[in-house]
Amino acid sequence: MPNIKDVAREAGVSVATVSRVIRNQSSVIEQTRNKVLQAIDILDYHPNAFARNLRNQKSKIILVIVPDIGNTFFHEILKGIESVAHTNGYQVLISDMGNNAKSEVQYLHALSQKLVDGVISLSATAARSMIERISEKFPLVVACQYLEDSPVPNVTIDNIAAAKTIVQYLIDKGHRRIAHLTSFPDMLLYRDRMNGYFKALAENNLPIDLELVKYDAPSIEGGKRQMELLLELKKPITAVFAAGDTMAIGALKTLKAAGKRVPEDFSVVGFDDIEISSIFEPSLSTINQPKRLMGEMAMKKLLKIIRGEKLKSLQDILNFELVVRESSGTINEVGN
Amino acid sequence: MPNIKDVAREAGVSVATVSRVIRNQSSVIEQTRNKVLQAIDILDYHPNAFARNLRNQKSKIILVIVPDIGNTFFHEILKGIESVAHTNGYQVLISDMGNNAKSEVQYLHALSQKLVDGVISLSATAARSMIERISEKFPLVVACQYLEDSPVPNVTIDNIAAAKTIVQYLIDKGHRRIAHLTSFPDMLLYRDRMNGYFKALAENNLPIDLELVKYDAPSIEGGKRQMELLLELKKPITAVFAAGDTMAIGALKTLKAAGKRVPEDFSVVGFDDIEISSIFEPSLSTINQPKRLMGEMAMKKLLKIIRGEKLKSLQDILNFELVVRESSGTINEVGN
DNA sequence: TTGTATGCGTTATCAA
DNA sequence: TTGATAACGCATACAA
Repeated sequence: MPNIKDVAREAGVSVATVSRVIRNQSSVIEQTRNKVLQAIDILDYHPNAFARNLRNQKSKIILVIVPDIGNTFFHEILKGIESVAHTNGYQVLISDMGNNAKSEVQYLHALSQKLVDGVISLSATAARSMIERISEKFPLVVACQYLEDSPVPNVTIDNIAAAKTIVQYLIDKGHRRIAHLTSFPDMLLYRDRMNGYFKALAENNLPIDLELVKYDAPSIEGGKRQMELLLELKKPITAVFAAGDTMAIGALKTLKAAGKRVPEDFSVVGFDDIEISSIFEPSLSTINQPKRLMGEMAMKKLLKIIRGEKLKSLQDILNFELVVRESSGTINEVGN
Repeated sequence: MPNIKDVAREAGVSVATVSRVIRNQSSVIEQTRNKVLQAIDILDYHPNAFARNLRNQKSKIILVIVPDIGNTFFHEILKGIESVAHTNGYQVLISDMGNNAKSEVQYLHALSQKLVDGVISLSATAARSMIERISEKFPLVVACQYLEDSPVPNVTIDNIAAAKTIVQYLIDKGHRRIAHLTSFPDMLLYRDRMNGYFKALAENNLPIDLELVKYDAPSIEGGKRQMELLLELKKPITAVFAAGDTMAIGALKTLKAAGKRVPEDFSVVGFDDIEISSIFEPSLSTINQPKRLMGEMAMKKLLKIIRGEKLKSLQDILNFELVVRESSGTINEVGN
């Protein structure tokens, strides 16, 4: 590979001049510039990014850590991040941790090794102390995952309020026995959503029945399995609030297979509004997170940190939206 | 940020020794090593990756260019790539070109700038000449996209044979008027699948009717739209072969909305076997591409190139599989 | 407007 | 087993 020296020799100028031409600085006379350009062309020269970054101490690359690239929930967020990044001259690289906490730590290290200028983590499963320690020294933003009393900049929605909203909606539709499908209790996100569920029940003087709360993997299979159990309850339920759309779809599948009519006999609502929720039939009522905006906000926050600007707020709480589709409705007295 | 010099000073040794400890080379006596380790700990030192890469002229990072990260088709492929990469000490970074050819070129440049040790492109929309030129000098593998008579290493399936297989399956089920939903005719992939469709018809002495071939965006909406048109045909059809699963799902949606029974009145088959195809109801019959294997093979090929080993073959053609689900079946004489 | 010389942080070669 | 020092390729302060 030719380097800047080779080009300088070929063009009969100094390396400094070549460098100026590469970064098209103005202080090079047309004629000299052409000579250099020609030499670059002849040698098929490409600046070495490593050397450049070493010199500049920055890469203009930001890294996004995604818990699982197979989860469509993250796609829109990525689009938001990419759009802001690109208009600001940054490249976005994505790393898939495959739901493996160890690899998050590894990638976080890329930051401290200065391979990238900043990181947006769509996860927060690494040890909290580590995240906070890294955040002290390097540009890091956490999105989607709310962090309690943490000094790490993050952008999220209010999961408690959102869950409360959608459960209240079910209650307004006449449902009284509402089950809750949830997942990993060690993730704050699920605890928050469950809290919202409890709050809505409490505010309407409905009993909290822990038999109606089911835990499983946040997948279609998990939703299917738990819905099957719920159907066996002696005292039947009329609605299910799943803490994630995939679980909700699983529940719908079980109901369809069992011959239940949705929403006439049964209402199902989810959370996140991922792509499949509007495609599946019946389409799913759910809470829409402003995914694209979330990505944009996170990237903007990161840019500010990189540039050393002062953050107005450490934490941005965005608005969610209740999306009513086909999978939920007024309870059918006859059907029960 | 502390550097290796600071550590050396703190530990009272030379930078060379520190470097040896970092890379845990054996030729450092226990006692010295401990001193260094302690210094590293005290200063919270992290080696600078830029400098390291500059020195080594390699990053142990490979880049995967994905046409659209929102397309679930690519997820399994990514998993395959990641698994092989990780077991060989490589990190995988993903870049989303958002179906934008220009950005592919940009990312390809990351290669020639030596930011990464190799690239796997799941696309091939950049100018062919450029891809071939880069491939001459840098480790590059193209997957999913078959390249005709090209010297660029790639791994793919035989799209013509696969399309022929699934259309033959429809014919075997009694279908005679089979429509074809396809997309961008400038993409070889779609041309190949259409060729397979034509071949199957020809081999069974069925007429080729270009009125039955519809072009649209490779999306659910595109499939919906064209299916609506197909339903208006004077001489009705009984089956549709879509060149992609998303279009097939769109077709299914239109049919359901129109009150057609699938598969009693109508058969729909797709191509790719993406995640939603088995989730949607009715589940979709389709051609399964060995996505994970494809990713693994591509990464293995890339590794060989990086290591300067000789490739046994430039092109790997993998086996596809016909997956029969609920959306297709024997033609119902009564229904028509 | 151009050139010279130094440093970015690391690794590798050679000598001690 | 350890240390001194020369690269790696580029950008920039300073001089011309």
